Amino acid sequence: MFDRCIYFNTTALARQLDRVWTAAFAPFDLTPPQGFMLRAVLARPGLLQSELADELKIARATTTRGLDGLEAKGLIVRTKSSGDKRESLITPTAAALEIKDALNAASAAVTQRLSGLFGAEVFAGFVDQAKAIAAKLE
Amino acid sequence: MFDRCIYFNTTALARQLDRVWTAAFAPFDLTPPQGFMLRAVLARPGLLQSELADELKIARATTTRGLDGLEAKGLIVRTKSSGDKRESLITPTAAALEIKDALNAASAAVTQRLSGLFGAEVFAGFVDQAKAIAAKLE
DNA sequence: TCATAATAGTTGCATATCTAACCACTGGAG
DNA sequence: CTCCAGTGGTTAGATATGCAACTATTATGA
Repeated sequence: MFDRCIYFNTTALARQLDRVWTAAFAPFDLTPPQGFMLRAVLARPGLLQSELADELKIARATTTRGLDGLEAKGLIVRTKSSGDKRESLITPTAAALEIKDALNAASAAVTQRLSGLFGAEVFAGFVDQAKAIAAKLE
Repeated sequence: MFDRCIYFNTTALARQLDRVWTAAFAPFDLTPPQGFMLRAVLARPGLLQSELADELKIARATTTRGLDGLEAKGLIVRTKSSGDKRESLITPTAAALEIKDALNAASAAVTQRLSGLFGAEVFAGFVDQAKAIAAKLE
């Protein structure tokens, strides 16, 4: 019915991809948003919370809640910046470091599988276009 | 950081598109999911609730909640099927019919604008690919 | 015919997301 | 130095979404 609508088809695809990554991250007891947030923290320990929000392209408020969840699971810690007392530095805990490689591998495996399913070129082209369109909308 | 990830880039794009359609539907006091649900009901009055869920590619439970909202706004009515008493037929109210054309036009205008922004071919190609990828994931 | 399986819709619970409003702190402009 | 604007983070309130479990109804099959 909304065959030609970018909104409809993109959000529908996003929901389906969410299911795929939900399965991939289930062994770690992490939802996709939690998994990606943790991966970002693991990739760049010591990030400011606002930088994390930028990196993940989510609102600052959403970052607060996401980190609350990871903190409750003992996967990250917030440290008040010694300089600017408003800022929080986010660092992964030992428990997070332990699953780092497996988590990244799980995500890479899904990417690999989908890339094969659609054809590597089509897959990469689609992702590039999604990025390009998002950039133009900013 | 997740430059090559279809999950990350698709969900991020979906959030941005949500903002665009939020603005487009704001004059009607409808959110994007509400607007699309109403458009589906307007396009095919008398649809069963489960058919509506399929059409919109959302869970039945989500359809229930969405229709609750539209019903509260006086835009749709549920009628128990005379045959199978489990079923509900969804029909738009007169108030909904009044905004039908303007609502469709508002969405078409956004589509038009974005299509121009990215180039009509790129735009259509992207939407087709999103649909094709979603179909393969089913 | 009657027990059981399947289906339509709802409800409960959990998560993610946003905007707006707020607090605490920082940094300039007078 | 002081006030005021800006910034980092949090909180409040709203919406959307899913899965799982439930109710009511219908269909099947022994």
